[in-house]
Amino acid sequence: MDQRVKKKATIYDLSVLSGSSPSTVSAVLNGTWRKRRIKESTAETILGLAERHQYTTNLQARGLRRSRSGLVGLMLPVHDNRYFSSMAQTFEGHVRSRGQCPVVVSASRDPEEERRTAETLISYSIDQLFIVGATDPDGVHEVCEPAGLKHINIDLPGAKAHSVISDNYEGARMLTEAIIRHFGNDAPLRPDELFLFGGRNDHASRERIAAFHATKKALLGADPEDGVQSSGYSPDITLRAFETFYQRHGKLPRALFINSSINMEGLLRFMAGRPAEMFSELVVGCYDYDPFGSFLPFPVIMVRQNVEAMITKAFELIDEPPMVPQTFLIAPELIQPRSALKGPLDTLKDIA
Amino acid sequence: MDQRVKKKATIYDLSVLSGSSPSTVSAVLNGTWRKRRIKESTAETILGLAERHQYTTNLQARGLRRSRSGLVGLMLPVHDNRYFSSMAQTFEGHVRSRGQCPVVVSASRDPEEERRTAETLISYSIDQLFIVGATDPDGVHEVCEPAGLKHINIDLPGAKAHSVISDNYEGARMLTEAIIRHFGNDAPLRPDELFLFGGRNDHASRERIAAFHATKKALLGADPEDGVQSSGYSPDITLRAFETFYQRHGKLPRALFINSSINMEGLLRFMAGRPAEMFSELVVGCYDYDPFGSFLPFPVIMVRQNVEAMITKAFELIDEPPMVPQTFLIAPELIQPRSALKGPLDTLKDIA
DNA sequence: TTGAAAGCGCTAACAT
DNA sequence: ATGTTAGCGCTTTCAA
Repeated sequence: MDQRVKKKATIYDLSVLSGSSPSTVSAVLNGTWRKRRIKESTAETILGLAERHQYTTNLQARGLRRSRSGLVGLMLPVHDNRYFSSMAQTFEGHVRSRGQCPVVVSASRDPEEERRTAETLISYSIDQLFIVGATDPDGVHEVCEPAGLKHINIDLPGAKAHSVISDNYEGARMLTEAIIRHFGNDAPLRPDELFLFGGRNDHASRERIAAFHATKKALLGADPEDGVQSSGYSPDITLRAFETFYQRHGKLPRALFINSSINMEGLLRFMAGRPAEMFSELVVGCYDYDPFGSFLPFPVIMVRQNVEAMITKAFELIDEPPMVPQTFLIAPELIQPRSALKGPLDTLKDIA
Repeated sequence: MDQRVKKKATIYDLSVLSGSSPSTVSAVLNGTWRKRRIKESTAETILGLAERHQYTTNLQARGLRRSRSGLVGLMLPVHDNRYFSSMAQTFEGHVRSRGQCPVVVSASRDPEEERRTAETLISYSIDQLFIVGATDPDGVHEVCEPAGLKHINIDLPGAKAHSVISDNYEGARMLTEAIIRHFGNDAPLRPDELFLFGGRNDHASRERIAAFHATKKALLGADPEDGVQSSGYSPDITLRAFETFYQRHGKLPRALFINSSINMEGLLRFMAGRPAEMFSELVVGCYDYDPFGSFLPFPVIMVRQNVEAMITKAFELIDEPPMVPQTFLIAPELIQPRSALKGPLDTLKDIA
């Protein structure tokens, strides 16, 4: 491509061209010139020159001087997931509307990586950090805190910073109940026919599992000990859990509580290559919402977490944090089978 | 939280503590000290002090001085989409392994926003920019070029910078053929029973539509003019297109070519609340891959674009760009119904 | 083997 | 109503 890269104009260039000082140019350019009582005509001249020379602020220089960057960070476990990517989408909208620049990165659910990532972002002097689904939120806190970086946990709570999470217990209770009720009275579900797959030793999973147990006991009067198959947040481990189950029992349960769309993909992998009829009696509850998942050939009841509300609350909290770390619960929503809901994309204009 | 934010240590602090000059400290800290012939012992002292005082480089200062930041940008149309978010996932891996910091932002398929976003990133002195699915790639080029920012188009090509895109014509040809062949010889598809929904006036859509027409003509011997319903990249516009079609014809086509998973969501919205039987005869080809979409109650043939190959090629090209702007085609893959493929997440370790 | 010093582009306190 | 100046923290010649 082209060789001659015209060096970018600086306030000094404009200062020379306009005959005013760098500080005047600076004030004009960043809008503080009214209160510096700079003549309208001076301002206009400078603005005109800036325009003509395509001046743009060097944000690294400004950031160095101000010791903040205008960047706002969002740290996700992974990008490739509808729940988290809709967080990113929603987050971006909020940050943009505040005139700042969103920066989205992922940290692979790895505590080390989470801390390293936070450190890197701090080195760029980001202004705020939103920590989503961190494996070790308090570890991240330990690096944010001494740097004076405002931060907040979302989706998985920490003990040392404010947290906004969805009401996992209530969501799982609704979901478990919905699964059980789905069977009605002709062929009511037996306690040993409902299993939970997925989950891990994190706050969300523990809450969901607790609600699952409690609701089973309340509605079915019993709850066999082996009703839960942890398989992390990995499709393949979940696949193996299903295979193991199938080998042992010769069939799948009639009803499944699946801990997330990622585990749900494990079920899909199990389905692949097996006859569709094998799943015709199945009823699934999935703690996550995916429009495609909602239309599978068997009933899939889903829980949708309220991403918009979580992000909104998180911004409120990060702006005026209460004195003592608190965790806020956001109510999720139960979604009946065959529902196609709107998402963050629907607010974007689109020209066909 | 805590009030006393210990100011971060700088090379000057270490310089005082170690009794050597800032430049020595700098050299030690960024690893160039061997070739500056600095005594091993000096280096060790400094490294030790850095450790003890939790020194971390101020990347804005370094960036200002070097006039580049170590940030590598990825500009997506939207986050909330499996295709694009898997790009982000793959991209991050590549950038991280090069010791740089990935920054993912979206620009809503809005040419203005695309340019503004590029400008902002340039103001932060990012080192490279990967432009995915831009509505106006050449507009973005016009802002990158004078700033001397290396950039490359992915998914949608531009005329002025190198581009890596998937082979949309061949993908759409395979997909159209697969849809038609799906019907076999007992109830062969008539040309007026196969419609394309979605798409827009961009390079990818044009190629796919061209292949769709050509393949219909080749295999079915005819191709009615009205076989294509453009509906952009919007679920709701696609929904309306289906409703209009349904009102006019009293039924859906037997076979659909759907231009992307976003348009596919329009079909889901149409399905919601309508009886499942209405879709029992349907055969769908979707130009995008989604594991859940693959298991819908009717056959869904999908095309998966090779994200890993595209990103890899893009990095190759941005590192050693050929003299003249070129477009590289990456072959996509035809996915049979009921397939659950692995994705970028599968390479992450996960502890259950 | 190391230090001094200039300067990246900007902001803000202090002059005038 | 505007100019001067001193940095922000780092890299990098050039000297020693």
